[in-house]
Amino acid sequence: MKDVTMADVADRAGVSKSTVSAVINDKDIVRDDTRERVWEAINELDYRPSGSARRGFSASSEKSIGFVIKETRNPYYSEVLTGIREVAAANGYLTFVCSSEGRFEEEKEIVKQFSNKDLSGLIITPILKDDTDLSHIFELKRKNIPFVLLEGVKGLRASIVDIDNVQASSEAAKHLIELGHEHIVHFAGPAYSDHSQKRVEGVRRAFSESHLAYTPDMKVEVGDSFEAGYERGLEYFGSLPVDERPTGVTCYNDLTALGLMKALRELGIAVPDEVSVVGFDDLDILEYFPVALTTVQVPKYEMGHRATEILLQRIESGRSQMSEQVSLEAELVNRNSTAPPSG
Amino acid sequence: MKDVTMADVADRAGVSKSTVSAVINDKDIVRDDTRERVWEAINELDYRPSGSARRGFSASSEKSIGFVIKETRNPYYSEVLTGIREVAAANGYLTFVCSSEGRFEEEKEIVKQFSNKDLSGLIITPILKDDTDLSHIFELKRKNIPFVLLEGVKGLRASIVDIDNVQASSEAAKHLIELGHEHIVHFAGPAYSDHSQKRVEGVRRAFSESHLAYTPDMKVEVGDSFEAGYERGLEYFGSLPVDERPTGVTCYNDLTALGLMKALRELGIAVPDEVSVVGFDDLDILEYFPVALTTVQVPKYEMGHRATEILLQRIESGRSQMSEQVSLEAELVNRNSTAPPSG
DNA sequence: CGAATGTATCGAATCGGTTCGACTGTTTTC
DNA sequence: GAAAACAGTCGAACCGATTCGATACATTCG
Repeated sequence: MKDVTMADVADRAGVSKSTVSAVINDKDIVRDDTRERVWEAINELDYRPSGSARRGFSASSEKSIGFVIKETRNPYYSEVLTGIREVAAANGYLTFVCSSEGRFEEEKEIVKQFSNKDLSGLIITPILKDDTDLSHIFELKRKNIPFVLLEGVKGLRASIVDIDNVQASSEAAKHLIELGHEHIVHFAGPAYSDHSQKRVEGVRRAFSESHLAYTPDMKVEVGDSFEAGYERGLEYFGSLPVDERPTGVTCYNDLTALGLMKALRELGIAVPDEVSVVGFDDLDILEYFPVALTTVQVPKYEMGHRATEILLQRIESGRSQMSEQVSLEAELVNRNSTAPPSG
Repeated sequence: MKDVTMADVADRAGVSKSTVSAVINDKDIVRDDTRERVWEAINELDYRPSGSARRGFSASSEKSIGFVIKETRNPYYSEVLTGIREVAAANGYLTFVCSSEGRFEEEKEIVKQFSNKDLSGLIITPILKDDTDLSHIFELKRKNIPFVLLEGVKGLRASIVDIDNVQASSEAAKHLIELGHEHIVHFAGPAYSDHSQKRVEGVRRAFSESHLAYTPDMKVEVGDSFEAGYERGLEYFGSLPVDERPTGVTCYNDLTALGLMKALRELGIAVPDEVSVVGFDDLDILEYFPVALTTVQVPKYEMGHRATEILLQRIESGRSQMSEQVSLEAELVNRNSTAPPSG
């Protein structure tokens, strides 16, 4: 691409840049035949106005924020996004979304492009590995671009809106314990994820607080998708003698819980009669299902609201470096995928 | 916001713009104490580099496309998006998404902002009313910004990737007719939507080709959401004597079909024994459900692929004004929400 | 017919950064 | 101890558009 500029068009049409500019912006001060000539030149050269070179103007006056997510297919993000949009739109901001699909390099690239595109601020669901390189986040700090995270990052002072995952997950496990379950496992999320680690920790805490033994095989590595829940579910419950089966499972999230329930259905294991299942997130789509999933209700809309409020305040006050941590309440909703163990 | 500029920072720190620039871009040619001073000035003034003023550089070399959707919450878009992403990412492009939530004014604003942010091209699911003002689309043409539509627009020559909605919807209705159903209704989508109109037309065509009478009350105005399907379903089937109930329903999309199925469940009407239900889209989430929905399988990934291929070709060839219409195959998948009428 | 008015176009300044050659000191080298 | 190398900083040009006062020519009016 040779990057055609306005001057090239002007040359070609035998006019000045100002005239070309007038034509493109549809001002009615150009003579018809001149306009024609300019259009021809534009089309022949396939000229595209640079957009970012339009200074004093659009760039700074256009209000927009970016939302970086980890996965396109998980409705969780759509729901948080809905909350974000509500506040953003009410304040005249547009919300642009981009997903890293779990790839860290992509997250970096996204943040970089967002910050070059003159967005007013960013809300990020960060990918975290143990050795995470935070250069792109520091770049935001350097450029004073306000941002809010939806998951904590070790060693980074920043604004964070999240729930208390340990506490919430522990409640989920306690629910099963209180129902009388004695053999419980946890279908855990991706090992590197902060949320997943905390939810595992929550289960462990529930056990210890209830004076039950927690053994490593109570944690089953699964993942965060429906497919993962389904496949691991089939594998796990398919290979276990009936009397060794757990009677209760807490899952990393609703998607894995739904996958597990499908597996159980196919294996002819009844929920909740033979196995109780607890999810996490309380996705809106749960409402679509015949069997109502007991789950942890994460205040997704509210997370979106709060994150956006903080972000906008940061943007509009010009105090982009403040940092504020918000921890929202997540509580268990008891529906009918859980019951006391049979027999 | 007073819009602090680099010159302000330079002044405040008692250095030149070039030095400030060097500091911000982390060049290691600046003396430590100078760097300090500049940082102080930056923070005190809450200076944010303009981003769009960074010419020759980022703007033109960053590869990115935009995707404008109508609704955040419909998984349909996530699936098309997945297709788009696959092709885009393979070619080094990032995909930014923004939803108009069905509001036309917002669609215009989105397109405008996208075109000011120097994206290489756009894929748009346009909102269409009868009197639609296409000025934002023409603006794209004027600026030679390549775009592809995922729904036809009357009176606009442009690249379009879509399925044959009339044909596909007619197949859905014929499926019920062939099973022997004689009393069929169509749960229709939003009246102004092009897709909805075509799907109604498809049902009408199926009837006439099967020599059945089509009467206006076979079309029930419903909408495009799960909630709409649920509420209208409750209302419609709740108020009808058993012998006047239709035995088959084709729905505008899967979401309304799922809503309807929930309503039927609550009314104690069995699917497919008492009522057959056909959806449209074949969302991936259908797989999560115990009852497999018979539906029209829209090649969502492929639509994303094709649209993106066309877009990228347009972008990279510099022939931004070509137009190409692609109509993909959508076929019925027969699962178990449909059966011959009982009795 | 000369002055006033109007129309179409141009040229130059501008926007907020980046880049790069030039200009000081300071340190190294022989 | 003078020449060469090196650091650190500056100033000016530049990127690709927009804006606006200046200009040139045509038309209208008194």
